[in-house]
Amino acid sequence: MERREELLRAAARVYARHGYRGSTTRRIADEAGVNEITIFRQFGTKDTLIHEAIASCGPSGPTMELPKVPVDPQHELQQWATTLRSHIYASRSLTRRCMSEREEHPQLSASANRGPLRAAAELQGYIGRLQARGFIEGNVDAKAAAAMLIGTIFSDAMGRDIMPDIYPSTPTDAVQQYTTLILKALGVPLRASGAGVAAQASSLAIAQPAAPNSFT
Amino acid sequence: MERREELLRAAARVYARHGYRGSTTRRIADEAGVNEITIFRQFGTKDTLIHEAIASCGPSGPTMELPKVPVDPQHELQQWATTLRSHIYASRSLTRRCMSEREEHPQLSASANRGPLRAAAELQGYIGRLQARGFIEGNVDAKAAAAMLIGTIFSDAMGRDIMPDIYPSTPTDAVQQYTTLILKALGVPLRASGAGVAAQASSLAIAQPAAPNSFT
DNA sequence: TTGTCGTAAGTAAGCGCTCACTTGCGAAAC
DNA sequence: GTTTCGCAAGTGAGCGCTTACTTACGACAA
Repeated sequence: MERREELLRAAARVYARHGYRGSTTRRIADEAGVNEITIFRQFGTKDTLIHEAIASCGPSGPTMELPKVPVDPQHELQQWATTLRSHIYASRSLTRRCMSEREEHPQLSASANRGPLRAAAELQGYIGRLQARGFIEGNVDAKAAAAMLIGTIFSDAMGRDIMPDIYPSTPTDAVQQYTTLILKALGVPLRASGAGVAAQASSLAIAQPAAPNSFT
Repeated sequence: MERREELLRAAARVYARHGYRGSTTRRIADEAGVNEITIFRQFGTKDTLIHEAIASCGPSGPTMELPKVPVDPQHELQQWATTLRSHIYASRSLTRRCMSEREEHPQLSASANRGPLRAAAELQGYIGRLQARGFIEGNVDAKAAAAMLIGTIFSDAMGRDIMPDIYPSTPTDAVQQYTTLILKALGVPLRASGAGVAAQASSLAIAQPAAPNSFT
């Protein structure tokens, strides 16, 4: 059973680097430190190995939740957006592969999409709650705003190592500015912007436990 | 000379669909309606054919420019963003491929990045001009705001056919909402939002010629 | 007008290599 | 003694690329 796990992880790594056609059974076996024939005894086919690998080792992401009752939108959004970005960033190679090979292997991209899909739904709901609780004056399109923040974070995580010049200097800084901008766009009142983040976080650490900052 | 052009275009199409390894010389020749050996007589190598194909048929994009002197930010930005989105969308398959195969073929992605890079620089400059001309009160980070709008448009163009549920119903509608949101975030005063776009466009059509709406 | 070139293209066969996958056999561990 | 694994060898297919030969066409001198 141990070899099976090792093969799945190795297959996911090799697939992310070399794509479906480039993921030769020999390369996967070498990556796993296993004889090539073990692949066929365990999985029968290269195809089933790779599909199982993406389904199990793909971007799972522990369900990130925004609070049911918003208290400090800026702080809550920033924590959530930070972990979302780090999740997307951690599996950026795999996601890029799945997106580019969607026409040839649709099932693979379906596994990789669940993360952003859930995130978009979650954020959309949160913005709706902001509106219901009076944080937002006037009417806004929650879907467009959610698509905007998710799209920005997605683009940052996917494109920063390819085009570093167009993004703010550090990811942490970037996420903070993105969340601030989207809240301004929504008309949510903000604290004094010069204060930085530490002060806000400390004042609300009790009311809302901070999400784990799992950069990898 | 005609076959050479045909081969370049066919190679770009095949590469976008099947990637480098999947772009066999036989497939490219079939796609171009040409004998396989013509590839080697014209280009010598599969590698040079594909590199020339991406360099020449890649997302070139006629330089989209934002006005040097901003007059109607909402209208100008929306026109610009619409053509930007349609350009990115038109070559989304190729761009996805180049991004996912950047580690194995760095030169290919370099060709595909020029578009977004230029767009980001252009937008950043425009936001700076908005600030200099007094459209924006207070200090804003032009780079973060530019990254946000570009990232949103990029994500919309790249992800809409994969995850249609998370984006506003139509691309036109989406771009309008994105630009409105970013201008709100920047604190640029807007016209009455219920009025739609046509009225604004007509009032300023003389001062600033409209960008061509080149959906393909 | 005829004959002789050069050039661009097609046809067919094949080379050496890698691919996914198979078979048969022996060693070790439970 | 059954299961799990490694090892060696091999199969048919497809890969990039080459070779040898043929076909069509336009230019140009005799």
